[in-house]
Amino acid sequence: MASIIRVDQIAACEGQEVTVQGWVYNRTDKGKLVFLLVRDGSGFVQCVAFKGDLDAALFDRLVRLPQESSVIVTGPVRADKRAPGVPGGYEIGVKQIEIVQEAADDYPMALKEHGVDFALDHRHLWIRMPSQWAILRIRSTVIAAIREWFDTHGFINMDTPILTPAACEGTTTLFETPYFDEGLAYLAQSGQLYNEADIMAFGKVYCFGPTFRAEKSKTRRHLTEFWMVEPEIAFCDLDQLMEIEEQFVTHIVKRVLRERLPELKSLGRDITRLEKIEPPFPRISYDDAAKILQEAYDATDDPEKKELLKFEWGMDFGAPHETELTSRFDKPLLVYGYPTAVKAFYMEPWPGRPEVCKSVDLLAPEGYGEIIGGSERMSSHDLLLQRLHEHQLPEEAFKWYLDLRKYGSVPHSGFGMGVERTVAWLCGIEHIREAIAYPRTIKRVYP
RNA sequence: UCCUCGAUAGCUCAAUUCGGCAGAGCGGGCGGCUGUUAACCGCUAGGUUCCAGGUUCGAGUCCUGGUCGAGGAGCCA
Repeated sequence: MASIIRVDQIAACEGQEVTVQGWVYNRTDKGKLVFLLVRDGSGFVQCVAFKGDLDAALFDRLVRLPQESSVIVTGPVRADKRAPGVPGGYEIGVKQIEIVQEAADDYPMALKEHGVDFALDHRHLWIRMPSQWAILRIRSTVIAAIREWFDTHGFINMDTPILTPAACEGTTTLFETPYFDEGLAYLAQSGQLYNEADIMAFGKVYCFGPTFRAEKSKTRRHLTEFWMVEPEIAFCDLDQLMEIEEQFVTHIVKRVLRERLPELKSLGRDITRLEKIEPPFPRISYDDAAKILQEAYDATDDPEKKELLKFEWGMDFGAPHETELTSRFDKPLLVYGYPTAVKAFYMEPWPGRPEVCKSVDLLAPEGYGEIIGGSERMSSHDLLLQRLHEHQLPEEAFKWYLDLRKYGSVPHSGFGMGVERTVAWLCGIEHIREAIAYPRTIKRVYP
């Protein structure tokens, strides 16, 4: 009796007779030979059936077996350089094959290029294709690495609520839902404010879950539902926060390189770009970033580029600005000290410069832009109250938040990292909708 | 909300600057081949050219209005 194996273990099974359970990804028939590329979730392996080895009727069924038919294949594993697959280089000679189900012959995802809309309409099938399969396996490792780093650095995982009473940051649009007799509840856009309460109980915490933004953003960097990890640390200032960010991001990159190299390569990712990610990351102030952008503006003669790079102190960076800044470095770039006016109400002012706050964004290389936004939080009760008023936020709703500054307030900091943007950067893909299994965008809630 | 671009076979796309017979590849069906790499070769079926008007002898192509989509701005991770 051959033992059932997973394709990712196939190298260890050379010479043995094994059984693989999976789906026919591709079929090539060549007279008396049929090549079945079978995927089993862990990899792709070529299975070779020879007419002389099998019952004539069965061989005849294999010749016309539709793509995605489910099969159980048994036979010896041979090393063969010609064999395609992931990991590849090994094939199974078919001695026995059970056709669990012969798929319908109208499988929509033919092995070819597909348009975005069609592919997304068939996302439930698209994830079977090697590129999407690789991306989602990398995503899983990114998530594991995130949890691993926090769990081994003294952080407590705190799940913050998804149904919330009001805007956490008061600015962006929220999804709303009726909530019994309490009026409206809103889907969370951040767990940060709760985390600020949590650290006063646990010191270091992180929350990790889905986040919802009802903004009508239509770009390759936006989803309406995305996953965000948000650590928060008591007794931590902006400098310490930046150190944590670079250690944390480096850990994720290293683990993905260690465990998902075949997937990265199958995506055509330039691995050398990721191998350069090591602390320390370059750090520049917003003031210096503004100067760099001014120089870049002056240096170009291209009117189109000039228009894109147009910038003056006080503005937030747009995508072209982020690309210009990060193009000067091999590593993620930390930009700190943004104007208070473009950031959230809760950020600690820069000492002696109230127009600037102790915020930091981490911009990924290669034009991927902001993947982390963080700051040192305001610790003064009275200043926070003043800010709430300035932003016209209802004091009553933030009473509990103000309490945190009454009973043992300490300097503290935290950040939020977008999982899909991080995955998109690591995978080198164009659009973050491929970095989540079932993307939600302004125009899509199906499937 | 604004700007730009797009919609032709199940899918990806062609269809002469400047209107003149609706095409190919993939996928499907039938046949061939013992080493294919999205195999290849032969045959075959497959169309409300997004919708509604208009101009014209004639519209996939030009005009008007609409629908749907894309990615950029704003906002953000």
